[in-house]
Amino acid sequence: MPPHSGQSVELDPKVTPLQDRARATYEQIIQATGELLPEVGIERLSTNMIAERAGLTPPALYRYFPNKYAILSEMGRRLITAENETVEQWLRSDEFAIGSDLQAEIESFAALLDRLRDVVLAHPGGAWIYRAMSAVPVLQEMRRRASKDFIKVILAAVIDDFPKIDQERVRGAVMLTSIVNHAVTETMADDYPTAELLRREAAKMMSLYYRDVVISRASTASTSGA
Amino acid sequence: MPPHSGQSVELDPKVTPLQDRARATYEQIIQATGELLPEVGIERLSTNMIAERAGLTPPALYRYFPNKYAILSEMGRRLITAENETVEQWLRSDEFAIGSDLQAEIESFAALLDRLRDVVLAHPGGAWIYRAMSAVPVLQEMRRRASKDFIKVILAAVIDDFPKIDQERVRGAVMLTSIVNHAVTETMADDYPTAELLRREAAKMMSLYYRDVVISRASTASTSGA
DNA sequence: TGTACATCAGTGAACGCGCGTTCACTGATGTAC
DNA sequence: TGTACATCAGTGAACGCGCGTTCACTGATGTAC
Repeated sequence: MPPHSGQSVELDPKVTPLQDRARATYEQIIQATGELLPEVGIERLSTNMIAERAGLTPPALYRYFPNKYAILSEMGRRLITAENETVEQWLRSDEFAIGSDLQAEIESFAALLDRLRDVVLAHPGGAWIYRAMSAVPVLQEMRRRASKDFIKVILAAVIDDFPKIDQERVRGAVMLTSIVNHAVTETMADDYPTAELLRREAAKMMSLYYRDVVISRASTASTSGA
Repeated sequence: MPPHSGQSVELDPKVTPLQDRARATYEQIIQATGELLPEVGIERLSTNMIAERAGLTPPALYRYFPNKYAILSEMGRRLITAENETVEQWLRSDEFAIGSDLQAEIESFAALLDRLRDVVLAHPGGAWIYRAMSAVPVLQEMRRRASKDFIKVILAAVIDDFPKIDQERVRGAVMLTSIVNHAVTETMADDYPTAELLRREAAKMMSLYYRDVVISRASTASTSGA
């Protein structure tokens, strides 16, 4: 039975696999879940079905996960971690070019979107993990916490690079960028025909926007002088 | 049982309510579904539960809807229709100010976001209808079709207003704006504390972006000269 | 290196439950004369 | 305006099914001497 709203759902793994065989089983469960998500969606997904696809009997699955939400939670955790690392690397890399000329900035954001899309595609279930995290109450909570924490980190990094910047505005900007990046990456991940067009326009949009954010040091010109 | 991917799920209403009592029942079903969505999520939602909340027995519900997806589909259809009308009205209204000065443009986009948020909040289930449409395979298809059709309409309107514009680019812009509007509206609809900040920044982002799109008539300056 | 034992990993069979759904029905509403 | 009838609206009871989950178990792997 799916979890009730107020009701607490155990998300932590039960037993951590110790032997090689067990670690392989653990990964097979995640792999199977990732394969099934695009095939049947979140709702129809069941522990019985996952076990079958993974070549196991249900009790074997219950050895490692208390329920399907724990599996999705682990998959979400991995995806979020990988994304966060990607963004942090991008911020520190040569590709990061906010503050230089516009074309370089656009390339910079386009590169970030590419990397994020690759990260999503590299994870079993891909964009479906996002959908699960936004549609299942228990997973929502986890995602919000992670997102909040990550925004803090990025915020600190940006303020470090641009010390005179309008901090409250940057907070909004980072939140907004995070939302846009996720929405665009999700669309790119399973909408191939228009992915390229979308990537380019999104990169332009973010570049033009950050030009404005960067010059918004404590009420100068820009959009802030309303 | 949730619908299988390839499997066809009947989404059309069965009997259209004729008498007042029946129309009230129909609306109660939708209202009940809207109340339950934020409480229990999409997965735990069941026809039995909806019927109970609506003060009915299950067979009464089955008189009008073949399954819960038909209910969500109808709710999605209503929300999408209302949103589309909102955007079309905005395009034709005095509030629409793309092409004028930047501050007016920002106000224009902010007003659109406000209206879209109001539309979402006015519908039972609010942002949960989005989540259902993005997480449930059968509903996804419906949403994509609707989105595709709507983008065509908007595209035609924009090209009408700015005949010399780069059409392919506008297509990307309209798609991107649609994605951003939805993502931001969804966040605003259930994330009150930061809603105001987000609204302002999103409006700025879109304004700055559209400045660039509008001047992109067949390879002029702007970002297109890469 | 071989064997005995402890622990880890996975199975077969079974269960109770709520879900989706249908049936033959009773009651409510509208309408013709 | 009243009554008889047709259609519409909703109910009570029941069903089969797959899901989540547990139990006592067999088999696999690792380890101590």
